[in-house]
Amino acid sequence: MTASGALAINRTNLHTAVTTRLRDLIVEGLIPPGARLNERVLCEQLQVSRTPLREALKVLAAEGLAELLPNRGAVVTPISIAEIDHVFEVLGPLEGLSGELACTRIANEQFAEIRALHFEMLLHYNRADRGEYFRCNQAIHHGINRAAGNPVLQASYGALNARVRRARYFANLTQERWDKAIVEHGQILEALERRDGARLRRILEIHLKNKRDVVIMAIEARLRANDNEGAALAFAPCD
Amino acid sequence: MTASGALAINRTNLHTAVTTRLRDLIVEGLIPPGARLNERVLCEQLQVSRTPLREALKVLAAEGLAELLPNRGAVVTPISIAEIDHVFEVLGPLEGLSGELACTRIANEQFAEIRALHFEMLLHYNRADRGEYFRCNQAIHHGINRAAGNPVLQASYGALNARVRRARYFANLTQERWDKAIVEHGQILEALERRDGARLRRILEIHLKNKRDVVIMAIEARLRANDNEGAALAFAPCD
DNA sequence: GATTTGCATTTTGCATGCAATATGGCCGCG
DNA sequence: CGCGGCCATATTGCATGCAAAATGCAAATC
Repeated sequence: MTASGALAINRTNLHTAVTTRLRDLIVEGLIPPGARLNERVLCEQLQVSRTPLREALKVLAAEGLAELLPNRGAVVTPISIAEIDHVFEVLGPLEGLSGELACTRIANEQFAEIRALHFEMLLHYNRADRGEYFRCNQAIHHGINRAAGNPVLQASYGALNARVRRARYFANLTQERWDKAIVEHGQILEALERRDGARLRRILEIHLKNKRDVVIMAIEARLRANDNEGAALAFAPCD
Repeated sequence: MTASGALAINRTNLHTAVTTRLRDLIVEGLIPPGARLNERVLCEQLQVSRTPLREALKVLAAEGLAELLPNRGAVVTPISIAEIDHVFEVLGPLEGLSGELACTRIANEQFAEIRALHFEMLLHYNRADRGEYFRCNQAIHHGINRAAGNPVLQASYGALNARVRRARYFANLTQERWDKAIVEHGQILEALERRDGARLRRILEIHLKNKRDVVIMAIEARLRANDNEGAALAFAPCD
């Protein structure tokens, strides 16, 4: 047995670290959609040489977070309504599958963790702490996904989710929508507790559909603002 | 309009070409599951330097076709029942979604293409030409997928499909299963012609489930054979 | 005899240099 | 004044060199 025990130190490769770091920067919106990814500049900022950086860029391109323009460098994939819509369309069945499988495979211990996250989320909701709310929210969905016990599903879902998470950083949740999301999350927890896979699937798909509508509307609003002010930035009007 | 018309010459990057070539070699089984991907050897065979090769390996790893062992090189992802099962589990809803969307979005012209492929496939079936049959089969599924008009779906489906296609090269289709597959394909064409999305979804999901069973059984048989002969090769018994 | 330690070889990881390509501004020309 | 070609610069694409890590083998130790 190779015993990948708890005490093993994990020195990670530089290219892996760079990929992770860049992915975070893009997903969190710190490098905005459409921004150029100049190799020299990034090398200086991340204090690495071009080789691991270039390897990271190739991976991010494969994940759909960056686009490689031959001989002209890379850019963060611009956000467009069409692209986000397409991602949500695929995300739907994956989220549904995730819920259905979780109901058949989740361990009591895992459920307890998700329940704890749920009530922590309620706390942040009552305090109107959006940042912490989002964190718990993501953690819950991630937990359900993990409980589905399918690493391929987890990876696929995670990659697609990263692509839309970028867009959420300017989707300003209305109070009305927030209230509704909380109700939906109550139903999610209830269905999961009963291990009612069919029901959890339905709720999750509706929940995602609502999230989609909010995000799409936010992007539309942003696009209109860009049009009016001419302060075009990082947004692809179509395609 | 940037007119990515038919006349544009596409000089592709070396790393892109290498990625494509290696991916094909792995998917077609010419580099078998579990095989080591030695950089120096591959460089000589493909006549490229290590830089583009390494970039390709990173991408293939992100796609799940290769595994990177830190400081110990890369191997073609071994085939295991668990992994294939997981991939099929995710592929199901994607295939279903693909059919449903295709029914709402397919153009008559695209349908005609798929119908032509269908009858060409019947021809190869009658001649018992497995190779050509598989080619048409893949082309039909790819066509439906394309007709769904969602590039994100197409990419996700394509990546997962590549992972299981490797396993099909030793799944020896029985005549019985082949006959049944042909019947199912008739139903697929019929549902698509009627633009009956719900029905096409159901048929495609059943079709995929049957395919899964064949592939899993083939892998099990292969694993048993390996166990008996001790001629262990490229297969992970579990995990 | 089994296990471990040390060394030589192989292989990966990363940095850098050079050639090829794109970009932007300038000048000449119409 | 507008337009197209040309050169300087910046940037990417690829090849290669060097250091670090892993592997295999042999010798030494218990």
